[in-house]
Order: sequence, then structure tokens, then C-alpha cells
Amino acid sequence: MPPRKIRNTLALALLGLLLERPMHPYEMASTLRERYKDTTFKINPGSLYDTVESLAKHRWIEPVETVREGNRPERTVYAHTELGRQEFVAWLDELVRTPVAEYPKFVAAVSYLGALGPERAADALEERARHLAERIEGADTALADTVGKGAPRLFMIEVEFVRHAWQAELDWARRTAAEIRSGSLPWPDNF
Amino acid sequence: MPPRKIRNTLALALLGLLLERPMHPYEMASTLRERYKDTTFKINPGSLYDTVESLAKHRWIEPVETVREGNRPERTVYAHTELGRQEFVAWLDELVRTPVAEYPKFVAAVSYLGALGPERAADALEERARHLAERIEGADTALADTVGKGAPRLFMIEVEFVRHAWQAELDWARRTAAEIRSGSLPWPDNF
DNA sequence: GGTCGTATAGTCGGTTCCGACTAATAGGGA
DNA sequence: TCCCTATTAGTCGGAACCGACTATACGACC
Repeated sequence: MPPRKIRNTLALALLGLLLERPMHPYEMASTLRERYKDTTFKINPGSLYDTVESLAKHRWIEPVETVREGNRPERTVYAHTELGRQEFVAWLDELVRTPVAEYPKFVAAVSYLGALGPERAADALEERARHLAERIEGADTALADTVGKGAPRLFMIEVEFVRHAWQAELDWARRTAAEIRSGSLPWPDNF
Repeated sequence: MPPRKIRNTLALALLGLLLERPMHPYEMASTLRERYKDTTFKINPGSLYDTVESLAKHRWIEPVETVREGNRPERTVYAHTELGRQEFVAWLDELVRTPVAEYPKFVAAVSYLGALGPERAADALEERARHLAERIEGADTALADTVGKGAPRLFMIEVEFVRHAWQAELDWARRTAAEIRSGSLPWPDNF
């Protein structure tokens, strides 16, 4: 199997939207924002138009009409193609099934935690824990009032996941800070 | 405060190495690999040389000698500067203290989980769970025999963290798959 | 009725990142 | 001795990504 032609996950988001109905690029971005998907996908005007072009080049989507309002440049409305629908599902399936290596900044930093010295490391971890606690609260609020409005849980399922992941990170940060403070995580000298 | 001049975490890894002793670029890469840091940092020959150049341009590191062996191109050996040492610690501190938005592929996929349909979604989550279980085992082995060799825990602390994160992800995947199978996570039709 | 903020819609140039490719040497075996 | 492979060391062109900037329309407010 040749590797996927497009790897940018923003493309996944756009395809997913176009499966609902045709849209023009700016509308895709604002719809994603409305649905709070801008925490899940990095939406940047530059990347947006690049990605749309790339999707079109590979025929996963295609222009269906160009609307002109006033005397300003035309907006091009895109729809998904049959190929696009197939690629979308296959890609999704693969992303869920198979963990791939990613390189989060926090892991990078933790791998040099020693360089901060025990005091400062414990401080920093505790501060992180506080930030994470706030984010978890935010997620809980968002979940509560979205479900309160009658939306199905599945629409916010990724928020449930990140909430869970943050909680795990929070637990680790607190536990590790405590171990440092108690001396049960010994600190070698050569740092 | 102006934003950091360099954001690539590979730069953090390189700086960290150069705090130990001066090295030439290729040696940095192979040392990182020896220490299993290639799962934490994305090491790519292109990025490596670009990053070294960028570090040098900003005077976080500087060339200390050029060694010539045989009649082949010179290898440039770099050392950290005082500025580099300061930036390293400040950057590290910030990365640990403050969570930043990242956009992992799995979260992207989960946010469109509905499109897979309940059957396939549960299948995919269960397969992911199996992959994660394997990785966790691998991490346990690595931890056991590194500590067995007398290395301090702190040298593998990031492995402890990712192990913890994977375990949380595994739990979520299994639980969510079970909820789908049992019907307690209802599936709307419009997917 | 001017102007100030906000929403709409997108452009463009630069940096960063990537990975296939090049090339020389050392070591080991037939 | 010759060849094959692994290791050392790095180059280069293109793709991806970013974000500051441009520009119009619309409503609100003084």
C-alpha cells in the first residue's frame, strides 16, 4: 500500500465537513470553530487554503460552483468526491487502529527534567498540574452544557478523551512532584 | 517577552547534549539514538543540520573546531554558549510549567469516530488497545533493564511518563469500545 | 453621516521540515 | 585481494506550514 497522499489532519476535518454539505473554504473554518473543533485541528488561514488546494489536486474534493457577491473575488464552493469519501473512512480507520509516533513538547521537556534540579522541577510540575486542573474543569463545563442542549455524546467524544488524557497527565505530574519532594526519586549529581 | 527564537524541540535535545560535551552533528544524532531518545525527538538528517545551523545563528551554540579525517569534508564540532545554557533552562522550565495546544492525530480521528459506524469503531478501538498493550510491555522491559544496569530512574523518566499516558489511553479505548458494544454510547443516524 | 469595531474572505512570502539521495571509509568474509 | 555491507557523514530540492497582512461589508453608536 502506498502511503497516504495527504497527511495533514486538517484535511481530515475538511473532508468530514464536506460530507455533510458543500462549502467554501472560509465557511469550513468558521463551521469548525463554531463546533469547538479548533482545539482538535490547527486552523490557520494559510494552511486552510493550501490544504483545500491539495485536496482538490488529488480529487478528494472538487469545486462545484463559484459564487460572486458584490464585485469581490469569487468564492469557490467545494464538495467531496466519491474517492474523497472512501479515503476519509479508510484514513479514519487507520488513525484509530494504529498508534503512530508523535513528539509532544512535554515529553521532550520531561526527558531533560534533571537539568532543572529537584526544587524547580517539582515547582514546575505542580504549576502544570494546576493548569491541567483548570482545563479539565473547562472540559467538564463544555461537556455538561453541550449534552444539556440535547446534543448526542458522540459529538463531543474527543473532549471526553482529552479530558481523560489530561487527568492522567495531572495525576502523573502530582505524583512525580510528590516523589521529588519526598526524596523517593533520587537526583544524580551530574546535572 | 518576545517568543522563543527556536521552537523545534530537536534543538532542545541538541542543546542538552552539548551541555555534556562538544560534539559534531552526526555524533549528536547517534548519541541520541544510543540513549533511545529517538522516540522522544524526531531525528531526521535534514532537520538535524538545519537545527544546528539555526542554533549557531542565534549563538546558542558555536563551532569550536573543525576536524579533518582523511581527505573528506571537515566535521564541525560545536559547543554550547552561556546564552545557550540560559535559554535551555528557561525553555525547559516553560515547557514543563505551561501546557501548550498540540494536535495529535488520534484526537482528530476520534472527533469523527461517528463516521466509522458502531461496529467498525469498536473494532478499531480494540485493535488500538492491543497495540498500546504491546508498547506498554516494551516500555516496561526497557525500564526494567535500564534500571537493572544501575542507571538512575531519572534517566528514563520520560519513559515512565509515556507509559502512564499509554495506559490511560488504553483504558479509555477499552472502556469506550465496551460502551459502544453494550449500546450505552448511543449512535445517532446522521453519520 | 462619519467612523469604529467586528465579521467575512483570502493572499503571499518566508521559514521549517522532510526524506531520498550521495559518498567515503571500515570491516569481514570468500 | 576483491567485493559486499554497514557505518559514518552530510546535501539538496521540494513540500508543508505559518502568520502577518490586505481588503470589503455591515451594523452600532455618537
